[in-house]
Amino acid sequence: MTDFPRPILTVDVVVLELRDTGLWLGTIARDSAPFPQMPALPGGYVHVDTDKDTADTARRVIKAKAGLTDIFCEQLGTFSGADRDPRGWSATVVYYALIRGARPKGAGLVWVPAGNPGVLAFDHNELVAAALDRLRAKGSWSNLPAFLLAKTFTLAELRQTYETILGTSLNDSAFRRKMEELDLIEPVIGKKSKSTARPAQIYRLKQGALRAFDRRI
Amino acid sequence: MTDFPRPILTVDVVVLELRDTGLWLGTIARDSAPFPQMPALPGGYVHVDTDKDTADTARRVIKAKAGLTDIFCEQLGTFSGADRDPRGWSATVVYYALIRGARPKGAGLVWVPAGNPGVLAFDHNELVAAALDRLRAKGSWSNLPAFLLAKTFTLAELRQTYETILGTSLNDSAFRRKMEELDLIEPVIGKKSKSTARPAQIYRLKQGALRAFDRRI
DNA sequence: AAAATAGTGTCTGTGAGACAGTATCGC
DNA sequence: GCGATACTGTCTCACAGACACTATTTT
Repeated sequence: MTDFPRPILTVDVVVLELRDTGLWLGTIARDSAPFPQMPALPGGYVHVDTDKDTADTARRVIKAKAGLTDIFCEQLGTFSGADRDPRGWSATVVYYALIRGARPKGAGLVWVPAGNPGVLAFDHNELVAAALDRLRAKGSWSNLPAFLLAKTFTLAELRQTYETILGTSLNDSAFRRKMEELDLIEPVIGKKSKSTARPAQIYRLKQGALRAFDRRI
Repeated sequence: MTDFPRPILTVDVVVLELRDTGLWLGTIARDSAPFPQMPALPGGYVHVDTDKDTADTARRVIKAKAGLTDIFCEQLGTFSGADRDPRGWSATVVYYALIRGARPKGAGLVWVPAGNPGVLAFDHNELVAAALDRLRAKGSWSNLPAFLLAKTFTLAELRQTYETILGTSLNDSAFRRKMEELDLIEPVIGKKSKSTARPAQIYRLKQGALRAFDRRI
């Protein structure tokens, strides 16, 4: 059973938040070796006595290090190898989390631009790049971008979020037609945005869960 | 560093092969506890002294248990928890592998229908279901189905493979147009299939790698 | 009224599906 | 020639992009 030395198993979380200035990444300065003082992804060891699974570990880490609960959090993949951690052969199960709306004040994270986060500890730059790739891919065939917005939003906000993630501009009327057809969102009756011009209808996701769009080859 | 007890870390591989009768799954009978004699996915512990990473572990396992090398193998995800292995809190990094063409004779795998594999050890039924989901999803926006065929194939074979994976029928002329447009395959000049009717042009993938198709929202 | 943003109507080009028609093989 | 499968041409319909137009607010 335990004939083999067990590798280190950790969980790391790529925490992403959308602002007017693009996607931002939540980092935390390491307080001990290896890579002391360097910014790193929030993460930690699995606590086998309290964590139900690695998703549970990810949620615990996000709550402990950023004070955040009830956010979108999905497994990205596992990165492993002899060299990625100087302490020895290690594997880290990576999750990515999306922050809805404004980030909480006083949270213990240092925010850096996700596309240009500077040098991070371990192989964490690679993990962030993989998370952004996943986000872009999934943005084009799911309602994932909606999880970067508050629970309610206008169609313009939703379209701008898709545009930020996909890196392209989308035709407004085609986007409205598509959203209508996909049956993903519903208007919050009577609710309108306040703005300097005509107020916009406010919408919310019909289902809280991530939903993929059908694709044909 | 090692303040926390390390969970068990294993690698399991969902080996899939396409035949006329659909997708088949390669299993292996367990020779020891837990779940002795039960069919299970080929898998094993990470060997930290020889495995470069978990993908390396997966390749080693496939070679050792099925005698197969140089096949498509991609990470599916990591499944973890206190209850999935009676020996204790464990995590398994799951890969799925696609066998090209006819399976090797004498390989040490027992083949069962992938969609109805019977009861497998551990949570392996769940892992297989997740792999089939991934296959279906990825089949609709990548050249993944081609990796279930031999290196060379006819357009009809390729279309039938897509149809098997997607569970739908595809329009023949639209499929040809699409393949032409996607620039994924190239004819092997002068090579024709032999059949009872008009021979078909033989094709191969232009690039050996998995390629995703562009998709707009 | 002007400016600004929200939302609608409609034209058009592209591409997928359908399917008839043509090509090339074995018998 | 006939049957069978491979491949091509073309019609049509659906849908995405473009964009003009209308609607509703603030100043």
